[in-house]
Amino acid sequence: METAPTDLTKELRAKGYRLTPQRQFVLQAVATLDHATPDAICEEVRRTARGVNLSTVYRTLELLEELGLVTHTHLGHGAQIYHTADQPAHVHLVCRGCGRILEAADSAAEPLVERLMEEYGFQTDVRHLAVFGMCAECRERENESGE
Amino acid sequence: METAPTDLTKELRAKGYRLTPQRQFVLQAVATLDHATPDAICEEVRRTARGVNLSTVYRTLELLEELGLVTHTHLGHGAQIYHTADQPAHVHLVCRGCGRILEAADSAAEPLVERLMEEYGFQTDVRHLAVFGMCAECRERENESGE
DNA sequence: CTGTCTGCAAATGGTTTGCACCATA
DNA sequence: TATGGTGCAAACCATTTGCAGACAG
Repeated sequence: METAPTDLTKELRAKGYRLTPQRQFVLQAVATLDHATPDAICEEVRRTARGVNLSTVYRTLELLEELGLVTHTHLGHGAQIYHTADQPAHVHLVCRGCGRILEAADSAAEPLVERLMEEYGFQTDVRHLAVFGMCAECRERENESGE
Repeated sequence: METAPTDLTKELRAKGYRLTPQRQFVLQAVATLDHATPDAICEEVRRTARGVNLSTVYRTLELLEELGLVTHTHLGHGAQIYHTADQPAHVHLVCRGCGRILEAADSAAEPLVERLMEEYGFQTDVRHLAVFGMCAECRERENESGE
């Protein structure tokens, strides 16, 4: 609802871009899926509407990011995922055991963010933060079976 | 000096692997360069010795990581960098302005690590942590010129 | 000698680009 | 109708893999 079509239209017009069905569908797919890779977004759009090209998805995501309507995060190897910009910021936890992606409140990163700013003058982009490690379930499983 | 050849030899023998010049060179290049991509490591080895194949570098890095002699970090898009495992753990700060990689003491991440463990049971791998944002210099430059 | 490693070249997977056609404004 | 946008196919880049020959043990 925050990203109503009107929003998209306005943002686009403001910069001289055009409103196209593909752009609406991609934005909608990002919102629906959350944490989606460009590929997944492409498939989602194809289920809903009847077709978009992967390269259009890439180009559109780049555009939407420029407009500030979506953000992306890099998750190791070849995975970048997209979210709509209107959800609360959060940190991504990537489990190297099961590969799942968990979300943590961005408040967990606050002390880190502050420290980096104070000590290094570095301004952290929390939305882009991916933390690698092992989730609770996987650690449990490992303790049982393995050593 | 911590990763003396003897070390490598022992680790390898212990698991039935062989000691080859390539493996020695790659490990040495990782130590020399620090923060190096597989490609850079390959070039470094080529300067020193007279040739290794990129695929051998990849295979060797994987092996060295299995042996616990090196670790790697993913740095957005297509960049993974390697360090020797014997240096103090640190957090990588990637500046989206100048692209440089800064290092922060891993203590900066301690509160985050603790929070994630307490609240989510998630065990963080600090060595693998990359934080994206804007470094002090780039922020300054941006303030001067742009708005 | 035997089985592991390496080099090479081809395959792969994700992402980008050039170009002709299409559709929004 | 004039551009900007899209689809398609080819180009790219980093990484992986299959295979035959090379070398450590």
